This record gives sequence, structure tokens and C-alpha cells, in this order.
Amino acid sequence: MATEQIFKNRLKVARAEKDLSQDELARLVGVTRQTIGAVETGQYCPSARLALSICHALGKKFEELFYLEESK
Amino acid sequence: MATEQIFKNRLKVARAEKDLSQDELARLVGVTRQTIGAVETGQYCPSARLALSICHALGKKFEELFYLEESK
DNA sequence: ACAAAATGTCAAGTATGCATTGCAAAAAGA
DNA sequence: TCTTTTTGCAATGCATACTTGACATTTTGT
Repeated sequence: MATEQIFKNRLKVARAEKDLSQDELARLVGVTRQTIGAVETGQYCPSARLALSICHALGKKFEELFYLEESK
Repeated sequence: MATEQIFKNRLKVARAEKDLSQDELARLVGVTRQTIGAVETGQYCPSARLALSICHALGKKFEELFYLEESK
């Protein structure tokens, strides 16, 4: 196993900038609060569809919110 | 009523621009040929992780390759 | 025309995203 | 402090992404 790619995000900060709660963002994009929370804390990687609508809701480009990081 | 968001992509063209086969792209991003084929023909929406590594492999930004479209 | 490479597709199985419910802790506001 | 809002976390279940293997069809190259 060479280079493992870890999926990360800057959701928490971007959400704070818009002054939105997890629940408010969740309603905007049509998922539950728990789903937003889980994505935010890195519990799992969202679908590209969900990730895209989060981008739209927060007024950010994809690469500003989501990225891959190398792990050792 | 339900303004349904449909997940679409421009993978086929972008892949052709790089002169890569589905199999070559698949190996680059670490999935199977069938998975690339299925994403390309819109059979399903990839994970944000897979979508991102496809972007990297094709040298494109996310929004250049993937987008949401309104349908009725 | 022929062979090889590329693509479409299908079935069955595994992995994981996401919903739902519920409870507890932390933060914010009065 | 007391109360409300927000967030974390866990279990169960359904939906869907992704794998593996296999076969048919189309495209490309000689």
C-alpha cells in the first residue's frame, strides 16, 4: 500500500463564515443534520452530488471545501 | 413540485482530450474500468473522493467535469 | 477482412453513504 | 443560573457506490 489518500474538508469554517448551523445547512441541501455533522467531522466522504450542493449553499468552489491529503 | 437535481458530467470529452481509455483512467484513479464506465454514462454519482481524483487525473477543476442540472 | 483494443452491460456480492431515532454534552443567550 | 440551541455519537436499516467476472458489440489498426 503506497500512498493513501485521505479525504478532508473545510466545512466547519465555511459554514461559520455564513453563520449557518449544521441543521440549517442540512435543510438547504436536503439531508439530515447528522449527515452534515458526519461529513464535517470526517466520518465519511459524501457523494459528489451532496458535496456539490454543499458548495452551492456555501458559495464556494469544490476545491475550496474538499481536498485529498497524503497520509504516511 | 420536486425540482429534481440531476448529477451530470463531461467525463467522456475530457478523457478523450487526454487520450486515455476508460481502463487507463481507472488505473490512474484506482478503480475498475466498469466504475469509470458507469460514472461516465450517468448510471450513478461517484463519491466525492473518486470525483476529485478523476479531476486530478484529467487536470480539470471539479465544476468543469461535474454539475447539477434541473429537471422536472 | 481480420485481430486486437475499447466500450456497454449484466449479475451477484461487499462496502459505505445517508436516514431515523434517541440520548448526552457543550455552547450560547437570557 | 436556567433554558434553549447546537453539536457529538451510536445502533439499526435501506439505498447506492464499487468490485469481480464474464460475455457481446463496437471501434481501431494492419
